[in-house]
Amino acid sequence: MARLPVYLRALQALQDRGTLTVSSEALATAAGVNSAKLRKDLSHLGSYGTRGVGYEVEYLVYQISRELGLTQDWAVAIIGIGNLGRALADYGGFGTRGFRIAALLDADPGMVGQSVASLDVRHIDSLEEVVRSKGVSIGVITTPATAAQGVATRLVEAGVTSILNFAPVVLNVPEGVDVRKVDLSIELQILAFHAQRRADGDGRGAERAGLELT
Amino acid sequence: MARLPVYLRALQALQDRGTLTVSSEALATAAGVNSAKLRKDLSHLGSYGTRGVGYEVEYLVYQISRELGLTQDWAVAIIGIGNLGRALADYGGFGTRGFRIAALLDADPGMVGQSVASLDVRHIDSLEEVVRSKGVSIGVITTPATAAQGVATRLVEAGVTSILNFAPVVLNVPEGVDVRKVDLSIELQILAFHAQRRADGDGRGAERAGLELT
DNA sequence: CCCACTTTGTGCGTGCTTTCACAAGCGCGT
DNA sequence: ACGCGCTTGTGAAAGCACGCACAAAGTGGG
Repeated sequence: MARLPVYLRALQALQDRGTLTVSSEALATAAGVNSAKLRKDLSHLGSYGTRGVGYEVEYLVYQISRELGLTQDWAVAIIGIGNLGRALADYGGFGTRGFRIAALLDADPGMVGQSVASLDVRHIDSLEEVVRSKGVSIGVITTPATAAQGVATRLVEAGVTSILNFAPVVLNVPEGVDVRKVDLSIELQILAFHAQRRADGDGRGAERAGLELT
Repeated sequence: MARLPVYLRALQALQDRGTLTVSSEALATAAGVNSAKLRKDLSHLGSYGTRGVGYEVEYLVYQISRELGLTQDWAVAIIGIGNLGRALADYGGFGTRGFRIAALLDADPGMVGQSVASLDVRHIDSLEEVVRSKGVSIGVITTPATAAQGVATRLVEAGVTSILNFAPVVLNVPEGVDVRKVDLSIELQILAFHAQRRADGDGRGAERAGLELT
């Protein structure tokens, strides 16, 4: 489930605060979901709480980490060291959660050799070699839209089956390859859409429904 | 619907290529969805295509832009000018789509006054004044997790009802305020989860099911 | 004018997700 | 030992999204 990471983060926050057990109700509030849904999610992954008490925080953290595969560490390559790529490379939040930035790649020769977040930027031509030698299993694409599909294809051919795509294009990949997309302007557009709906509802609803009279 | 922006982008790509009409089948492929779903989405927003021909690209672009509220322009404030905030400020893709970065705010006095993407960074204390004077309607939070809730509350009190949150916390906001969350490590965790499931299925499935024999 | 072909719009079945509601289980105080 | 209050786990209902498949509607050629 896509909600497990959210639960995990909420649990880790509780753990930092020294909480030992938590009820589904409290955890659900912290994670922003319905408590029945949370219980079903947890029961579905086989974890057990204790009736009348709740869930043991530490045990649950371990179980979810295990289910998510965070007990192993994943080598991540970032392709496209522009502003966004650099921001991701510098972001410290990955290392603590089982992810290790293993390589930075870029097509610009002027970029190659520079050091970003204590890693040398290497040329995109060495993608296949880097993936092999560093054991990269997740590729993060932060290139311009035009380059993204080419990079994705090369990643897949090099054996990478998990891709996180920040470029604003729909990637075409063979079955069995998992692509997740993060698109900043799409998020803004969805916000604008809802904001407009709210504005329309607040007094101009008739206009949208075609019922304006005056 | 959350898919309209994807359709819009695909349509704009077609428009750039000079295409005049497009069938639901072709557009659906470009957008990576089922053609029936696309037709239902479009019919649901009232747009009309022509049977036997398809949809007129230009008309559809206009209709979707209108539905998404992109015919007006939205003033966006970015709060937290770290690596990510700077990357977003520098990213040019917003202006062309109805969004205008109107203000940059940060709590660090050393940051205030610096110029990023030809905008002066202002101190967070002037948030309320900036929101008012610039007519900010969307707030983007790229602060550390600890500061995010405080910023969100202040944004809401200043009248902002749309928030895009990059900080890894669940924001608590009053009803009527729309929060969207983008969390990079959650995306990676979901990828890792699926990657592990794939790996387990490929030959070690029995282990997970508790059926290991040897 | 008519017919064959193309493409939209949508009714309907299916399966998943969410939520309610409650029985079963656990701890604690007496 | 017993009962009361709290919390989990889950059956069942409701709601929703997806996709098939087909009728309706338009185009173009003969």
